[in-house]
Amino acid sequence: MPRRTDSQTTLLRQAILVRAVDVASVEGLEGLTIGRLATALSMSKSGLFAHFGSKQELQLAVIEAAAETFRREVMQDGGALPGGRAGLVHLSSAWLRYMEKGLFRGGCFFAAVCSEVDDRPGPVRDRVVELTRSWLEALEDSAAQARESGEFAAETDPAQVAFEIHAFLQEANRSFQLHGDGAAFRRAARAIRQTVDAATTPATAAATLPDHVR
Amino acid sequence: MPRRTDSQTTLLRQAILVRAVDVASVEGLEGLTIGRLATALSMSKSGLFAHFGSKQELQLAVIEAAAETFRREVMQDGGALPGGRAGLVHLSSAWLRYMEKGLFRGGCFFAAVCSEVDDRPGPVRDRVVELTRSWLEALEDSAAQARESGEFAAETDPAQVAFEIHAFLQEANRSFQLHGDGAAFRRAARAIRQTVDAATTPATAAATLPDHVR
DNA sequence: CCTACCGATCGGTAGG
DNA sequence: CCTACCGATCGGTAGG
Repeated sequence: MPRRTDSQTTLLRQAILVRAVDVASVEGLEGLTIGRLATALSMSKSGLFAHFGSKQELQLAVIEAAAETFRREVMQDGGALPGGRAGLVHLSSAWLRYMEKGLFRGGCFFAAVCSEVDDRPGPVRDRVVELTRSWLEALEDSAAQARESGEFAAETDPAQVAFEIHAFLQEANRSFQLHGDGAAFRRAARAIRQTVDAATTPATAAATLPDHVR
Repeated sequence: MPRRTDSQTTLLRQAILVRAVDVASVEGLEGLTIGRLATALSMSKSGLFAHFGSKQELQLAVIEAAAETFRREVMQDGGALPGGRAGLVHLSSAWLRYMEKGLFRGGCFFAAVCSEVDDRPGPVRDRVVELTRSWLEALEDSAAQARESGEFAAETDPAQVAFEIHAFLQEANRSFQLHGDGAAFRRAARAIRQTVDAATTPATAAATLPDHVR
């Protein structure tokens, strides 16, 4: 019965990765050692190792697992996502809610991983760069769409808006992880609202509710 | 001649720490291994080890060395620092210039270290938290002073201003380290200017030059 | 400051 | 999936 064996293998692999993402959000991708992860899963080192073939493959699999969770929780699988100004507000508040849930003990997985990989060239770094860039582009695309539809002023710089919103989200994560500052999420929401409002044209502002973010 | 021996020891210790801060900004405080650092300095492991007594003492010494550089480069040793609105602008642009200098290969030492230590309770984490908090408080104090002197509007929240400016500085560092985006420093300067301008009272705005940050 | 060493743990392999 | 093992490296120590 090879089919059943396969599905069991897949299930075990998924269970391994759930634990591995959690460990990596705390210990980092280097601190995620095969021995420690095996012990945490009550498996032998080589038994776990056989699922991935190398530490780098394990790291890449962990990154994909974290990205999938991110897409589901924040991007809603790309499903019913609004575009433009509402999309920007939606993505931001989805991210903040996602972080407040505390799915990863170490906070935002990608924040924990970025500073770790930025000096280590290779496929792991490349994948993290790609995923981070696509998240920033999602924010920038929403801002660009808002400008094109006239919600945002013509002189709005979408990349600048994305830079600012991303800065606030990351700062909320940092402040919460390092200082345990729960108010950081509210500060970020307030700052994002200011940035969005500053770009919004008067006509659009008059037509929309003032308190959309959180 | 014990005096000369002492000063030589001090000089060597400083030379070790200069190298150690550089390594730690790239590899992190855990990745800063005694063996690797010894090899980089053409010393024996135990010879280097004798200067610190434990890895944790080495990590704490590295943090103090980085903090001292930060005080010298950004805070100007607390010397001729202006307060209020000008102080805020001065601290921000000093930080951006400091980062563009590229003194640490890994970018901002404290950014690299924060996400590493935030899940590891102990004296190393405590010291990083304390130094990070005092930097944020320097920004917040300047904003509070600006409000008290009437440069900033009465309803300004100094902690919110500090949150936003710190977010922009950190995002510039992140964007530069991960994406090699040199424009990030200009984006941060522009965003900081907006935040400061938004808090500034009309009378103060009319009396000051519009392009202070960078 | 050195050589020489300790036990523990790392990523990875052999063989089943 | 396991036991048993490899060479390399870790933080740290002994003794000089």
